[in-house]
Amino acid sequence: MREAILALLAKEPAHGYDLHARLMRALGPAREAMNPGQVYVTLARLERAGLVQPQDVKQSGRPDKRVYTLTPAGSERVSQWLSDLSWSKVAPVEFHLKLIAAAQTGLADPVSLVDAQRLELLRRLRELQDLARGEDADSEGVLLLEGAALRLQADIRWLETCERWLAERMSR
Amino acid sequence: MREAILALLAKEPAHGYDLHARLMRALGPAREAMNPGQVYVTLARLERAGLVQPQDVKQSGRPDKRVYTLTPAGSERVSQWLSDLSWSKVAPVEFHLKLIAAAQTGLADPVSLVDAQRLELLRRLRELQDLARGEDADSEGVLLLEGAALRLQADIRWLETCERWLAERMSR
DNA sequence: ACAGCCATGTAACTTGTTACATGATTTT
DNA sequence: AAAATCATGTAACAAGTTACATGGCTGT
Repeated sequence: MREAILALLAKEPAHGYDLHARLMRALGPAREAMNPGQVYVTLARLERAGLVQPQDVKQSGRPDKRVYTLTPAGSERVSQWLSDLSWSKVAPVEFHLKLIAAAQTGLADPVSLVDAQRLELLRRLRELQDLARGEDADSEGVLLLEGAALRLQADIRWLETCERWLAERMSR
Repeated sequence: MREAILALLAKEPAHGYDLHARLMRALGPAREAMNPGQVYVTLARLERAGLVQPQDVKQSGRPDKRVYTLTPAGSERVSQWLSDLSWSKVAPVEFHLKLIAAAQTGLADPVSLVDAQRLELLRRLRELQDLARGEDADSEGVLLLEGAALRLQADIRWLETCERWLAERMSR
């Protein structure tokens, strides 16, 4: 969120309402319910950190708005962010823990667990593909959707690995 | 973290130090630096939430320990967690935002961005494969490593999609 | 008159994260 | 005598999340 807002402000100064709308667009159909309040929370925190500066702008015919601009420190932060090669953790840790817990406690059947999860991921994949069909073929949204779809496919293949792993483990 | 600890306690009661050690093992080589302090923070919060119950155990020859057991509410929570099919967000949102920011602001060259990132992900993939070679072939760790590797490969393929997308966009 | 968009926020809570503090016992 | 292992925590801050509150203007 922090970075997303700084990135949008790097293009041009903007106020909260506008940022919220643009974020929804930038995240395309992948946007999970975004609470508008959070934009303002984040802006206030960025201001406290000295990365953005607000300026009240009077408007006639509509409510006044508060336009935020990047400070030099803010621009610096954006540049750093762009050159940062870190990549969010990619291991499917949570399901892995579930699988182990199920196998060790008997609270659930691990095979059914994998099975149910695979059906769910296949459902999501279809959902993504439907969304993609509804998008402008060359909007930014499609690119992100493609990234999500590739990951989902990888996860589905991994679930098949999990199944093989369980089968082998049971046969011993 | 919350769920991970509950899951471990579902197998058997344990104290913080032990949970920390087991977590490191369960996460295998994918464990990022885990601060032991966090286990205790989380346990205290779980206790406040009524999901676990501590009991002090005296030991001779070593420090006393505080053994935590799941309460009925805690067991219930674990069962819910196991049957929950949610899957953490899979879209590579952050890089997508970077790409857009770079393309729109000129603060960085988007093509170099993609290129540098791909090299980095390839490096990580090799790293994972090295780790896998060092693991017991049928330990749980290998399974998780495989999941991480599959996702990384998906991301690398996505970066190639990004490159094609940029190329097309520039030719217009 | 009322729905819907424009516009902004706050209070309260949950999590994650880190740095630091403490001390006993066992092995070298 | 020192280092490693066993064992537990706190204080403080950063960040995400949500529910709620406010109000003006525009079009029907």
